[in-house]
Amino acid sequence: MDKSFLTFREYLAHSNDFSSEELDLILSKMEYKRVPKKTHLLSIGEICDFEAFVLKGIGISYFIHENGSKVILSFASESWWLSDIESFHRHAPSKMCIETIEEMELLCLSYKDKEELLQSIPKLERMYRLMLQNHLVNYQQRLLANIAHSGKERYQAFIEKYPDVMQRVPQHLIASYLGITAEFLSRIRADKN
Amino acid sequence: MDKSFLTFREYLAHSNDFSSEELDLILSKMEYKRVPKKTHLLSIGEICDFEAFVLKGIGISYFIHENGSKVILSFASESWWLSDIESFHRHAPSKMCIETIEEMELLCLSYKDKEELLQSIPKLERMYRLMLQNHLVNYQQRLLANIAHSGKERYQAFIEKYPDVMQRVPQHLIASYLGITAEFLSRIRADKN
DNA sequence: TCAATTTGTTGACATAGTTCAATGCTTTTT
DNA sequence: AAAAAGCATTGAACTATGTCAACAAATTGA
Repeated sequence: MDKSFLTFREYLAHSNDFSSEELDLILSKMEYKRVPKKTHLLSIGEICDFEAFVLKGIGISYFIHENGSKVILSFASESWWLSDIESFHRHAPSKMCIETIEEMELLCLSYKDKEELLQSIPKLERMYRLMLQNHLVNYQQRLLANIAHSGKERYQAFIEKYPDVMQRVPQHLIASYLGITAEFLSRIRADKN
Repeated sequence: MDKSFLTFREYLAHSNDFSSEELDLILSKMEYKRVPKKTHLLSIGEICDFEAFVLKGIGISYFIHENGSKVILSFASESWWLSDIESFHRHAPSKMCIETIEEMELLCLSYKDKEELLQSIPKLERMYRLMLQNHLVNYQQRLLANIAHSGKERYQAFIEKYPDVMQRVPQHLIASYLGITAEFLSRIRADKN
């Protein structure tokens, strides 16, 4: 657990210059949680009151399609964040679900604590802004790929970019993330070359 | 032009509580520009040095597909922002193009001026963070729609959400934004019900 | 350890959306 | 006012991807 916290310290230190006291303050607000696999962290209609930094394990956020199938919005493994940004910030009922795939270890920040942190460490606001920017660029690129590239191309790019995720989650969830059916992904993989 | 600046003041005042002096300072850094229609504001490979608030007119940002066609990333009309976030913030060569469709009036902020503003008005950092959050949620929803809804459904949602854009830009650009071909959009529209 | 559930594969067929080419209609340019 | 350029529509053939159903393999759980 000490080692895990270190991970998060490194993450914070990476592109920011927080003082040692600031880092302590931030860490003091993050609640450590161990969650078994296949556990719902957020259901549709609930208000999301956490931004969770992933120390260990892997989880997903997804929407439910009219026909009942899942549409994966994102995977989150080590050093990623897991939350419903919309619900968290607007205190609005969530339109998505979040659940664990493997057992996870998380550092969770509540809305109230986050606001307090932002008050006391203005620099943190900047860090979040930069984080959001990167996040946004990712969505732009993913949208672009969905419009301009074939299922096969998206799949190939995915295994390039997230080889570990590929190993750790069932294929049909990856198909959903890519915007294709599980059957079609299976055929893509069966394809020679 | 006075009236236009008023628009931007209202925009800033809308969800933030800047003092009159702060508003003046912000406005003093925004450079007013009038740009004719069909003008390139940013080409691939250039570094984007503006975040432009749209006072008047409409513009687009787009990628060029391998096959040479445009893939529209976004439309920006009155009260929207026009920029390449990635290039602007990372000082990296842009992968997209930005151009005007109608004549536009813009308030442009350079990277240097933006940084200075953020230094002197820390509250502004928060405003940008909130803006990015909304922006991000939009991309999430658009991605979701592209994965889970048909071309026809996406088109119908589009005219609901942006009726004015529909009037002001050529159909084939809207098709591109929606991720379908111009021909197919034409057929969707021809379809009774 | 056996049954139950979840996951992945494959076949046959269906369809949403694309491509290409032709045509007429606007808008812009000269 | 004519010519040129850009835009929208339509038909016919084509293709990437989806659907449904059956089955096999792997994982989980009691």
